[in-house]
Amino acid sequence: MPELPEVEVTRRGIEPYVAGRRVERVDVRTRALRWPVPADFASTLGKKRVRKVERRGKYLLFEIEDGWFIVHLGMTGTLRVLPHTAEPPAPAKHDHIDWIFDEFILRFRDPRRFGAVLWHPRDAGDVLDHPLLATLGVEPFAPEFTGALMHRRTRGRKVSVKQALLAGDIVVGVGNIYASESLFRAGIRPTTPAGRVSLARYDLLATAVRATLAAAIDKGGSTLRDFVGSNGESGYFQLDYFVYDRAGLPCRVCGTPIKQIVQGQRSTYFCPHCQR
DNA sequence: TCCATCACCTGAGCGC
DNA sequence: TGCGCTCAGGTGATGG
Repeated sequence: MPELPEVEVTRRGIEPYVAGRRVERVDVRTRALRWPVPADFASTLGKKRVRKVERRGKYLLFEIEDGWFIVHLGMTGTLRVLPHTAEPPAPAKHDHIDWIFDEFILRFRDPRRFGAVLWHPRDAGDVLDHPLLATLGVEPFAPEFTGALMHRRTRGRKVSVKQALLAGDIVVGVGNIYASESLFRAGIRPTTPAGRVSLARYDLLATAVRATLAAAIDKGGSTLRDFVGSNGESGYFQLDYFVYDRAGLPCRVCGTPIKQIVQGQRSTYFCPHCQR
């Protein structure tokens, strides 16, 4: 389930292959993703050269001459680089799109089809003005992401601090796993109303979010069920979880059993002793 | 404006 | 072994 670290690991794995290379052909086998893949997607991209691959939140932005194609991995999406030989690997059931380059194939697989592949032409403005990107919060590694920002943006809000972190309108890229992990590192109980968390504790949380995401990127992301990086290898960050998916197991710090609750129809894990 | 809930989707895991 | 149920979760849409 790709969150920001998995998307960033994917971007880093893909960019050396695709940057500066020309898309020879695009095979769209499934248009019915979260939003329909544009009908003319293949013809629009054919013979175009990819300039670079950037990331905004959990969106991957592939810049070509006259626009960007945008990829969101959703819950189960992966982008893999495969060799383009005389007999390339046959697409499997959930392999929806191939970008075929001269020496390799970039293949999008997404069993649950929560992902998206979209097109944003340059004459429609900068890609960051795309409706899906324009309302996103700040990047967690940007200097604008501070405890003061979180503190200011949550005054008067009754929603829990965990749900405020997940919402994506303050800071992007923190999904369910890393929200639980970051709150543990900051010592903040996930159920605390966002509007009642002090500035000092938001400073801790901002530091914890950055540290958690950076550690996950270093380890190649997490591998829960479906995620593998662009080379098909698994990440290892799940071995370092303090609380996520550890209900009933002893806290790695104090030994108290980890609790699991549901917030906003999502599982939350926390240590009732370390997080107050 | 804020918040909760729903919908989308399929595979894994579990009980029977 | 096979069937049916529940759960997992990112995020836009909807309604209170």
